[in-house]
Amino acid sequence: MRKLPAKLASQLYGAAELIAERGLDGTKIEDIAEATGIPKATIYYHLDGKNAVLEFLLSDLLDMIAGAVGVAVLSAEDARTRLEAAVVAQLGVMLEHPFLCRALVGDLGRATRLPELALALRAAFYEPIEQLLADGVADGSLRQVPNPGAVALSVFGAITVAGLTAAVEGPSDDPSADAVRLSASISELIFDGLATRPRRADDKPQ
Amino acid sequence: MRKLPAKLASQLYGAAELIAERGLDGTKIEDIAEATGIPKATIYYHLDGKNAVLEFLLSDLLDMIAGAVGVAVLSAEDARTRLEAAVVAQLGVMLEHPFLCRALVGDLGRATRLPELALALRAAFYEPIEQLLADGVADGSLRQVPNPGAVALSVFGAITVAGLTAAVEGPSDDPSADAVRLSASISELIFDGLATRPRRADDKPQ
DNA sequence: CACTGGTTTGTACTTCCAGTACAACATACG
DNA sequence: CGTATGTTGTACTGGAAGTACAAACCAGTG
Repeated sequence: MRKLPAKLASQLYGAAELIAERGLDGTKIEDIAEATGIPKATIYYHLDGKNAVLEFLLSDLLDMIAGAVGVAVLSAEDARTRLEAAVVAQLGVMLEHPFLCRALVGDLGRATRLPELALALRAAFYEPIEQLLADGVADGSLRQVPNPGAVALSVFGAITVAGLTAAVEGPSDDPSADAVRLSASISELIFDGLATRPRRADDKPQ
Repeated sequence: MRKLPAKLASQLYGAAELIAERGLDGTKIEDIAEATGIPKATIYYHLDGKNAVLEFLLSDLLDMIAGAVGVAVLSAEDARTRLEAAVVAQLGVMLEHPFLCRALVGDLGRATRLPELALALRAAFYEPIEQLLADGVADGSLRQVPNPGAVALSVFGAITVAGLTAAVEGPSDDPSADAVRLSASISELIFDGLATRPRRADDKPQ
């Protein structure tokens, strides 16, 4: 698959809302052509069909997330702090691109069946978390758990579902503020849990 | 939509694996007809098309989950204990029906776009958790959090993603044992969090 | 038994849409 | 200029969803 010119790429984003709204099935290639201004024949010249349109849009989203999280993870802090930063980063990107998130949720099945996307999904969402959890055990900032894989998956689920839902529900005026707010709640859950217990003074995350 | 006779219903389950494998798009009505032994004309006599097949299968799964969780939630224990029971119940049903879970994940988008299913999804997965979190604050077994909605959503995500992944990855020989194991990990995360901190003796859940 | 109303099913048909073919045109670059 | 590479309109093909319908089938019920 050729990599398509920047101009077309930017036009293609015009299809995101459409696909988010109706799903890829409910969206005719002709609709996409009309919405983006790219004629059908041109779309087919560059892309191998409908799936490729989705694949292009989503891999872009996933790259953005993987990138932002990658940066957040690089700092010299302990793993716990970096995990918090990663959560904010991930949610930030998601809330900034609600349509792409909706499209992702809506066509998750297709996405996971497109091999490249499935990998990108893992790389963007799951792997950084898994890594940070392991780092945290190593540097003492996170607790050792009996079944790290399952826990990493749950943490991944907690973050991602909250983020996707927030993105799906309503595009907001100030995505990054929302991301910070939301990630505070999630971090609190992930780090401190919900059980009632006396908390020490230095325990407070923010 | 008429409610279809028991015999046909049971035959329809023969389509679950097919749909799980290829997604609804990748499955022709004729394939479903062949796999279930129900001729196409008969399918159309009872159901309003492809979507209705998925809708039937999934609403059945969701009813099972909602039922099992509903029972778990009814006990006289405190909310925290009931939440733990609900997690086991939910995971138990999910791991017992891996094909339906795969179908659910694969066609999540379609599912959320089918109004009845979207409701059933909420009722099965999210609402019980939301309720238990509120109960827990009331009876003192769970901590009060600033943003209960977001936390409920994250908890829901943690449980559901872990469960779906486990169900999708591999049908197991002993689903209920797996469910117990998995739910122990998840409960530990949800209740105690991952932060390192000295834990008091009476803190230990099991 | 015969009549009646709902099921069941085969077959043929219509419709819609993804994807293809191709020719005409544009643009760029040597 | 000429060759290569992109752009686009138009017409076509193929496949699958869903429909139409008639023939058969199976209760019950009088």
